[in-house]
Amino acid sequence: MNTGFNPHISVDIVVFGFEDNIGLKVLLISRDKGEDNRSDKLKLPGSLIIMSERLHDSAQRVLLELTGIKDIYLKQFGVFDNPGRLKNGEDIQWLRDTSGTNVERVITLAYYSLVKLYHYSETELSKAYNARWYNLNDVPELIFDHNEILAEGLSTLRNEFLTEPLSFKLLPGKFTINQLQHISESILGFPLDNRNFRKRINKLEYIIPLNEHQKGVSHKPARYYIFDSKKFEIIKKEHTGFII
Amino acid sequence: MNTGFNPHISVDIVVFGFEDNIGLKVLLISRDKGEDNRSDKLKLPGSLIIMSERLHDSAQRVLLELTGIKDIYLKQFGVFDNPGRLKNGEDIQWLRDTSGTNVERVITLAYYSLVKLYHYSETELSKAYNARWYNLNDVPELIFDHNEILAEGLSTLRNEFLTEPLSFKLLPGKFTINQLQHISESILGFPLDNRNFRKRINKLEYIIPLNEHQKGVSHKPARYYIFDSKKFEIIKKEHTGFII
DNA sequence: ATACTAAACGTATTTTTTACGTTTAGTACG
DNA sequence: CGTACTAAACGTAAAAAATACGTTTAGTAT
Repeated sequence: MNTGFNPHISVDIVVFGFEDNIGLKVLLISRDKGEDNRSDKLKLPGSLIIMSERLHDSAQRVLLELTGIKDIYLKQFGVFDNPGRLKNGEDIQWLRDTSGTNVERVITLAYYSLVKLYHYSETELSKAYNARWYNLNDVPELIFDHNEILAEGLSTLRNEFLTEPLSFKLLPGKFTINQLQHISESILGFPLDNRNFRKRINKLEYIIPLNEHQKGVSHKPARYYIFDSKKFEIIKKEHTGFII
Repeated sequence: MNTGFNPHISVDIVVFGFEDNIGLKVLLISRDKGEDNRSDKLKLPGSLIIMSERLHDSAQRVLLELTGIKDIYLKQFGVFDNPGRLKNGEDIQWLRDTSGTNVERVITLAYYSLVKLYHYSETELSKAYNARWYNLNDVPELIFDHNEILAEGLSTLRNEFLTEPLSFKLLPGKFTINQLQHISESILGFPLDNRNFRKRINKLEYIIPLNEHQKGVSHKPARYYIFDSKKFEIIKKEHTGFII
């Protein structure tokens, strides 16, 4: 069994987090190790896969190494296979150097990931690669086709958000209805009516109100809710949508 | 530029067709060339990619070579990467022999495809590989993990069918409302009320009634309709669904 | 005690979805 | 030529879901 890198296949991960009152954030790392090398080009977390490694494991490995993030939601959403995608000569040379592999053409399997951002404050993220959270509007030019991958990841997130209960992967276990609304708004990109939103949520049997409220806030304290994933799965099986 | 096969990456395609009064069919080929070698194992159309080839092009190439099918709808839906997926020793040997490549681990990019079946009657399909349409219920054991790929392709089709106008890729340009309903039913797997179905369809501005009817049928002749894809795209942009 | 803040709530209207049975336009055949 | 047959075409009432919209409440701060 060969344990070197596979010179043809990589994974890249678009890691999303959500910060209340700010919105969606994405995790980027510096291409090069080094203390404050902030002039370095930025990239998505990713790596060539190891020869016998599964793609999902490879993505987990990368996230663990580069960010300490473990056991998180990962969804494969695309393949980027343009033979010219490693265009920039300098970028290619970097990849050859860091992988120790004579890379020519690499296809990458793209994943997106949702994490509870408050678990991974910057101080805990790997200093070695200057992993940092960026607002979606503040993302600079990235190496290779990583801007494109990020854009498609966002677009996939927006689509899958419409049919999958993804909010809860970004929120703490206990959350308020307004937090849920803010996530929905920032992913969808338009505002929602609060009264109707509450009604909608209250009808969902898998979002369960607790007898527990915010403390120490200088306004009426909000009730906390939890998401019951088992109930969701059961209910999901009973329904079948139909559009065309 | 290397034009040999990439020993790590392949494509496989689940080609669906629809036959009225029968249902969905899938295109399978014999593993080995040869006249009536019907005892051969069956497989999905697929191939290792050529070194510098794009995945989509590779899928098109395979379909053209094996079936004469050209310029069709192809949607990438998954990656199959289990290092043990080429389990059977005999199957691996076959792959090594036919590709002339010392294959060890291959990940495959899976596509599904929708074709107007009546365009590709069996006589036109490549005899060399015994390409044949199979009812979904009659699919035998296939090589490698191709049964699994087929199952996931079907599941993807069912999901995407709910939000994309896929029926029209399986139907002739001019179709009747009942044909449309039959496709819907056979993909969804449950019956629909004809009156409500008609109402629903008649409300869709991108499904356009013609002043043209069936001829020579021994019952009230049905009106033909066409799908206006441009109108569909315009209307799609104006709407945004929202579920959770 | 008063001011401030975000949370929580209800009703009327419109739109969409569902359930359900009869008539119609043609061909086949005696 | 008329009767039988077949699938196509159609409409209405009831139920459910989605929308629009303004006021009261529970706490903290001063």
